[in-house]
Amino acid sequence: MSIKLATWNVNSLTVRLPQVLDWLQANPVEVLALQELKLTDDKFPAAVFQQAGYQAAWFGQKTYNGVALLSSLPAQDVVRNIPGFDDDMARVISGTFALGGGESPMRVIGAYFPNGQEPGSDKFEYKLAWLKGLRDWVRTELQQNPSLVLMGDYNITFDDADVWDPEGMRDQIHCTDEERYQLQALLALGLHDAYRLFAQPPKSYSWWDYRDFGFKRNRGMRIDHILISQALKARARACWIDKTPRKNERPSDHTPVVLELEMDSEHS
DNA sequence: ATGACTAAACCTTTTAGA
Repeated sequence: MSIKLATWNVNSLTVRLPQVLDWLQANPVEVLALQELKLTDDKFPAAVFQQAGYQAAWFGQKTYNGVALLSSLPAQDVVRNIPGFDDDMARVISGTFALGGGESPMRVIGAYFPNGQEPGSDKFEYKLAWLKGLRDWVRTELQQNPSLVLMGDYNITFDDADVWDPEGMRDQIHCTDEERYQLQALLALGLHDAYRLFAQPPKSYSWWDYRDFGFKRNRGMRIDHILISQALKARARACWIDKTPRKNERPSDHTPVVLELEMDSEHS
């Protein structure tokens, strides 16, 4: 018995809705976190997802950002953005799911981390401040929720293994020491990079530039991550990147990352 | 290479993404 959770930056839900529905049909999951909806709340296709068998909680905004949680069970205690961190952008949505039989309920945070644009820019400073705000909040969330998942588009690589051209990207956005330090500081709260808990193919990425045949040449980066708490690490069975949707017509530049957890109902 | 693609909006041009 197992459950699956996934994250996918769809780069416009309006454009990608048919692809999301197709993917869910082929890949049923208990929770799917979406980023970059790029639509306002009134445009969110909740009824369409309902028809497909998924509950939804969403947090949109015009043109940019926007996040959602699709789920087989309804989310409880939904929170939008980071309590204690003032932000006029819709980047975070969290909910609690009564998954796992007798296990504690699962707190799932879906997040679209700031891009940062360029080291030294105002947007980079915002990214660092946002990361600090997130960390302070996740610390308290972990104290209250032993089973916690933090997944989404991090816009940060862990190390050179996550980058197709480490030399060319040295100290560039997504690859700076400051960003990677912040990512390690998240791990230091007691979180684990689910993807690296398992053997993975070399040159595995979750994003490829639209330009210059980036996907075809596998010129990408691994910037979409699923971080899990200690309690969930013990139940993790597999984690993979599903490149299939990146081969679609009009694809998102990101592709889904999936986590499989064992549901140990016998220990309830 | 101040490039390339894609998406959205103040839409034939700009902003942002990563």
